[in-house]
Amino acid sequence: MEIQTHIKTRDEILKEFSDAYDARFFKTLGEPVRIQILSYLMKNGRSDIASITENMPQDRSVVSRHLNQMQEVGMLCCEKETRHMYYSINAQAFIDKLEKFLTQIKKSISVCCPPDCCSK
Amino acid sequence: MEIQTHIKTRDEILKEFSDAYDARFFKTLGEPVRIQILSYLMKNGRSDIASITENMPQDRSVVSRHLNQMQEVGMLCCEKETRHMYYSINAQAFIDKLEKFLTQIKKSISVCCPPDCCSK
DNA sequence: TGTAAAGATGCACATTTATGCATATATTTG
DNA sequence: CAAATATATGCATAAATGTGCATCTTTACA
Repeated sequence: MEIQTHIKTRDEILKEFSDAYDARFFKTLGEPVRIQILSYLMKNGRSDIASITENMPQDRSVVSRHLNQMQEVGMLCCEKETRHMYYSINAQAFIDKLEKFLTQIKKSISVCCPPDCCSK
Repeated sequence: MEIQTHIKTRDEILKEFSDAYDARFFKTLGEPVRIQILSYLMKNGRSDIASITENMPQDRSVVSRHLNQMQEVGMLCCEKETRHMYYSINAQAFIDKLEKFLTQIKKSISVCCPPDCCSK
């Protein structure tokens, strides 16, 4: 059994970085309204759209769309129960995505960056 | 000397989460063009605007603006040398910002979320 | 000293995105 | 079965953002 079969090249490491990057995920994180929704779910747990909307100035349809997007990028999960749509934080997927990106950033910076980079 | 002066309330933890969140930082991360710039700097290290622009379809002025924004949110640092503006990755600040956010997310989810949240 | 090069910035324009209203669908309840 | 409730979706609009061109400033160089 080999100890090491392959040492990664710079390009491979940079490719892994690109692969860990999900533009839509970060775009979703970049909107304060969606962070407000996230905070609400952190505080109140699994909730339906009407409850979440009560604490926000936006229209119900707007919140519905935000929640849908957050679910699509893996931040939330949802379950339909009769006529209610319940959303909750998909903690595992959410944290995994951030951690993987962070890991790749660290690898890329330490392996790929010449010493003069990141000097200051 | 006290072992523990204060146990944090839910609201305090959620506030720390909000404080660790920087919308502009994540918006900046959400644009693929800027990630391309980041990749270039990872591969080539400290570079001036002209060099970075050579590998991109965008106009020099556009790249200049992206770089400026990336510096403003703490991802890059820059140094003017004669007529060249050199940018490099601000590894420490960049990683710190991501790590602090991740830490707060984890705390908020574990302390604030009722068990039914994040169930699936 | 005049010309070229590097970058910053004002401006216009195109694309994306957030928003709200009206309406459609599905489900509950009287 | 009719009315009410919860959500989804088409559509129009407003705001934000990315882009490129023209131009200005600063610095290098012949």
